[in-house]
This record gives sequence, structure tokens and C-alpha cells, in this order.
Amino acid sequence: MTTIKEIAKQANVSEGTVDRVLHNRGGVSIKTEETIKKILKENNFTANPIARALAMKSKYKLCTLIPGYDAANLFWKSPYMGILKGSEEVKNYGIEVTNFNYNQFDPKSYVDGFNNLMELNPSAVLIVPNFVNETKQIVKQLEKNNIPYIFFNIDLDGFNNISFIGQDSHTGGYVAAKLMHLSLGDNPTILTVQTRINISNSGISKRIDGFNDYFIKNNIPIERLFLDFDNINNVDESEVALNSMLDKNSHIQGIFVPSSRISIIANCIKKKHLKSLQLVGFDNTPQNIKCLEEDKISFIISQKPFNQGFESIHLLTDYLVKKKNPIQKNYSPIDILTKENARYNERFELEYENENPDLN
Amino acid sequence: MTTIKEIAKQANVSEGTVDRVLHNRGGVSIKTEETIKKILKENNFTANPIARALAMKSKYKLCTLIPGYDAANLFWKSPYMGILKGSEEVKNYGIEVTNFNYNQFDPKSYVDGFNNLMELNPSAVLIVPNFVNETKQIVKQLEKNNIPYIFFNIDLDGFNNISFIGQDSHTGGYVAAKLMHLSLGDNPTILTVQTRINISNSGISKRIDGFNDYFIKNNIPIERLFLDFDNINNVDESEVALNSMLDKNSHIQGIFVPSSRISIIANCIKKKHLKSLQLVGFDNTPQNIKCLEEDKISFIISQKPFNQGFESIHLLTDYLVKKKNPIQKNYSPIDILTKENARYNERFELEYENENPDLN
DNA sequence: ATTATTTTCGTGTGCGAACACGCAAATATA
DNA sequence: TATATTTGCGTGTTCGCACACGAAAATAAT
Repeated sequence: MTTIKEIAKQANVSEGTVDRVLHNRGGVSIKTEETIKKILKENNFTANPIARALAMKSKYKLCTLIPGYDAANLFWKSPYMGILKGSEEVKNYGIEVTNFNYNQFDPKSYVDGFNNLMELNPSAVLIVPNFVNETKQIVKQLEKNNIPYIFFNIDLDGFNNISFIGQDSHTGGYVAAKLMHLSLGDNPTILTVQTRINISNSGISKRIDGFNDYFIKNNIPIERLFLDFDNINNVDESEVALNSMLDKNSHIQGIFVPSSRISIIANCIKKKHLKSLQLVGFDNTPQNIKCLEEDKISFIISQKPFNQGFESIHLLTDYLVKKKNPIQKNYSPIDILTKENARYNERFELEYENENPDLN
Repeated sequence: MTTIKEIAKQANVSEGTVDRVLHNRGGVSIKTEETIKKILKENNFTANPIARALAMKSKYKLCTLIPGYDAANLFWKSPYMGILKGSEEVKNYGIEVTNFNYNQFDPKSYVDGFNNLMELNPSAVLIVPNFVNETKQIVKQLEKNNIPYIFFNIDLDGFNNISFIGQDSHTGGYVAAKLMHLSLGDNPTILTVQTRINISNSGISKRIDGFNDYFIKNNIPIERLFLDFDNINNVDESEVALNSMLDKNSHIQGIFVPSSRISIIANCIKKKHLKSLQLVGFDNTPQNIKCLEEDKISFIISQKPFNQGFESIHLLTDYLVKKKNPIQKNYSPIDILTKENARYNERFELEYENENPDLN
């Protein structure tokens, strides 16, 4: 590891001059600047990030804007925890992370959250862009202020986000279909259940497309039924609708839920139906895992949400501190969870929660 | 973040005295020591690891002792790459990592490697304990010198390793059986293929146990056949033996390979057999992934070997630098890979190799 | 009581980089 | 030629911690 001091000695200048060249501070003659640059290149110089971090002392502010979570829907807890853990690790690198939440069903809360966020004057932001039009507004402001941003979980096209972190939803659905096919054999009858509110969510519809594509590409005949709920959280209503559907269509063999709400569906279904059904859904929420373990659900497709949050912070930190440009698409794994392997899937989140019992 | 200076001020002593208490250097009166300790606790003090690393300047040496890899068996490449990436990250924290290889079929090379390693006087070591008796010798020396050690990939019992990093092999085999069952239905005929040299490997036999347990616990009748190779790398011989077995037993529906050598098996099998067979094996080596993509193999159970290597270095670093005691068993995920999701499974290894093309 | 020896601390320096201050030399303006 | 301004660069301080040196205060030995 060569240091600035060594570079300075080789170039016969002081450390300050090297520093000026490194940071383009100006005030260096062209000749010495070139000499120094040459020597820097020869020595393959990179600043010691440790010393750098110590000297900088919190220069960068990161902000995140993600949906909140509650007991009914814990999906957004994991990314948040991952973000927290990531924040801790980069804190000593001079990075300060502030999180803002919004209600994923309320565009106004999204914009409000963003406005609060902007008051902190962040160096970079992470956004879960749940609403397309509002995101356009938001992005306009970010770009005006030259603030780089990444998209998380939802992969909107046509924006200048420096990166995306999340799953390849289409393939996620495709894998779900493969598992369904594997469990049911050819010519299955499958019910797809979704919430109307989610129909506008591009990730969900990409999953459904992927699911369909599997059967088309592999030339597998299939009968498909659909059920849309207005409000999946209204358990009583859902229960009636779902079970009457199953009563009427006793040949339904599998239920596909392209969202994290599959446990709600599973818990609605009467036992007599449940035992002859294959359920496939998404995301490793505690409720979903419980259903897996109780044999109510056959497979869960997951995406390591904790890791996603954690990674995002590191990605932004590298971008700011090391000027390292991220790849465009950071696709997370498409994990296939069964009751046997689920408990091994995201150990780090559990460990982190155990180490920080006060977070809950 | 409270600093030593602030602690010192609160305790009405100098920074040096606080430092003495923090490092048990002695030379502090009982009274002031207790005052300082109380204040440290009140402030929940942890030393800034950045400043610490800068001041320490490489005080710890880590050594790893793992099997080498070659083109024929790339399994050990991934952990090695993970170790390399981990080493880079902790380098600036004053940790120096040196890797030693051995031939996994030669106990002598294992002991020789260890002796070379010991000359560096490591602060902690990582071992893949392929040979039980030799490991006993090795561990005796380590314990005599008070050098902490972790086991990697192979989980030997009865040792004082501070941690284990690897897969729960039994469950790995269990999941493999589930997938086999899912593909073949009840009453399947399954051939298990292994190498004689691996019979002593506890991980492999635990996988076979897990595989059997699945069918026993779920009360699924099954016909089992076995084939043992002396040297699986002798492709011609393996090919003849395997295909003649398949000719004679045309009712074999699935082949279970409890090791990373499944691609060798897959490539031996004649096409006419292959298309009607379900193959399930372990580990995401490039050859295995290729077979997955070519539809020769149905499922691969994987364990994120790159991550394992990477994690190990961080675990040992945390142990040395932050005195953080690791959990006993760091079980890796039991990933289910299909041709659809395989490419999303261990992105970081690919990225790391792309960033460092010189490593290959 | 005086000197010798511990015990108990404070002070100073270095790790490598960031950044502010200010001095000399070069150039411009009068 | 004298003065003002700009250009080019060296020096010093800071970040938080580790560690060495050595000084006062307390105790022991004479």
C-alpha cells in the first residue's frame, strides 16, 4: 500500500500538492500535476479508505424512502432491518443514513415523505417507487439538485436511477410455475389470487406474466381461474369468496398468489380444501414461513429482502466514497423455500435481530 | 459515538488512563478503574473501528488451510475466491490473510500445509478438516499455542473449534430427497452414486442419511440401488460401469449424487437413458450449472460457497478485532437451483471475478 | 529524614488522508 | 521601479485510537 507521503517523495513535492492533484483542487502547475499523475498511476495508488474515512468524519447523508410495515404485513420489515444493519457498518465511514416511511397505498404520503427527506439535503437516496406519476415528480427534483438515486424492489423503466436492487419478477413467476407444474403434473387447474390494489404494481404483473410464460413456452396445457380481492385484509369477506370459489370448482389443484399475502389466503381456506391444494407464493415473511412449516403452503419464492436492504446501503456508500459505479440491475436470488430449507435461508436477519433486541 | 476523549473527560482522567483500562494494561488504581468502567458502560462505549484499524496497522495474521482446486474439480475455487474478497476488505483493518492449500486426497499434504502455516505464527486459523486423525494432531498444536480455529465445510465433532461454517448436510440430503420425490412420485427407483474415496467424508454420508430419512419419515416406499466408483475421474471406466448398470436396470428413474461430482456422472450417461432420468446433486460448480442449463440435471442443492469463504474471514476478523464470539454453527442456506434461477444465485462471485480478471 | 522503589498517571507521537492557512515566487498593474 | 495580484506550493492541524516514555505521587527501604 503506497501512501500519499511516498508519492510526494517520489515527485519531489509536498503531501499537500499531491492532495491537490488527487482532489482536483487546482493551484498546481500543469507540469507538476502531470508528474504526480504519472507517479500515481505507476504506483496504482488508491487512498487508504480507513484513513480517508477517519479524516472525512461524516460527510455524506443517505436517505431512504420505503413503505412502512405493521403486524398485518411484515414484508417491509426485512429490508428496513437490512438497511439498519448496513447503516451501522458504514457509520464509521462518515455515512449517515436516515429512513423515511410512507403508506404504500397512499401516494400523498409518498410525496410528503419525499419532501421531508429533501430537507436533509441528502447526497444520495434510495426509493421504492410505488407510484409512477409521483415518482416522475420526485425524480425531477432529485435531478435538478444532482442527487443520485436508486430504485429498490420496484423496477420502473425510463428513469435515470443509477441502479436497481430487487428480483427479476418475471423469472420469479416463471420459477413459481415450474414448481406448480412439478407438483401437479400436466394439465393442471390453477387459481390465481390477487388484490386489486396490486394490479398497478408492475412487479406483481411481471410475476403473473412469468407464470404464464412457463406453461406457454413448455407447451403445457393448463386451466386458469382468477380471483381478485378488493381488500385482502378483510379476512371474513375473503374467506367466504375464496371457499365458495373452491366449492364450486372442486377441480382446482393449485393456488398461485403473486404477492407476499399468500399466508392470508392460506389461512382462509377450509381444511377439507387445503389438503388437496398446492399453494405457491412469494416472500419470506414470518407468517408465510409459518404456513410453510404447517404444510399449508408448498413453496415460497423469496428474494433475501434483508440482504437487499443491506446491500443497497453498501452500494450507495461505494458509489459516494469510492466513486464506484454500480451495475444497472442488481438482481437478488430467486430462492425456493420449502419447509425443510426455510430456516437456513436468511440467517443474518435473525442474528441481527438477536443482537439488537431493542429494535422490535 | 462517544470517544475515548469524552470518557476521559467524564472520569477526570487522561485518555491514556482510559486506554489502560480498555486494554487491561494495568497500572491503574482500583478506584479509578472502576469509575472508568462504569462510565464506559453508561456510554455504551465501543472503540471506533476505523480509528482503531488505522492506529493498529496490521497486527493480526489469519491463515486458511483448504483443499486446492483444478479444472477437473472447481468446487474449492469459490470458497477461495470468497476468502480473497474477504481478505481485501479486512486488509485495511490490520488483518493479513495467508492461504495454504492441500491435496484433499493426501493426508500428508494436509499436515505439511499446516506446518508451513504455523511458521507464520497466525492469530487464528480456518481449517477444512478432511482427515480426522491428522486433524487431532493439528488441533493439539493449535491449542498448545492458544490459537483459535474454525472448521469450514466439514463439521467434525469433539473439537474446540470456535465455530463451524458450512451446510447442514443431513438436511441437504433431505431436501434432495424431497425434490426427487416431487419429480418421480411415490415408489421411485433411485440409484445413488458415490466415490469410494468420499465414503470417509462425513458430510457426504450425512447427505445420504438425510436422503434416506426423507423417505422413511414420510413413509414413501422406494427401491434403492448403489454404485461406487474407485476413481470417478477415470471417465471411460465410469461411463462403462454406469451405462451398463442403467441398461440392466431400466426401471431406474432417478440418480442421486451426494457430492459435487454430479456433472461427471451426467456427462457419462448415454442420451437414451438421460432423457428419462431425474438427476439431483450438490454444489454450483460451473460444470454442474452447465448441466443444469442443458437439462441434464434437474436440481442442484447449493450452499453459497463464495459467501462461506467471505463470511469466514469476517467472522474471524470480528472475533479478533471486536472480541465478538461467533455462534457455534453458521449454517449456510440450502439453495435449490434449477436452470431458471441458477444464474441469480451467487452474483457476488461473478462480480468479484469480473472486477479482478487477473485472479483466473 | 532521606533515598529508593513502586504505583499511578499525563503527555506526546504516529497511523494516512482531508483541508485550511499562509508564505514565496511569478506575473500583472501602477 | 515599486506595489498589487495571482499562481504554486509547503506546513500544520484534525479525525480517534494505540502505545511508549517519563513524571509526579505514594509507598517502601535505609
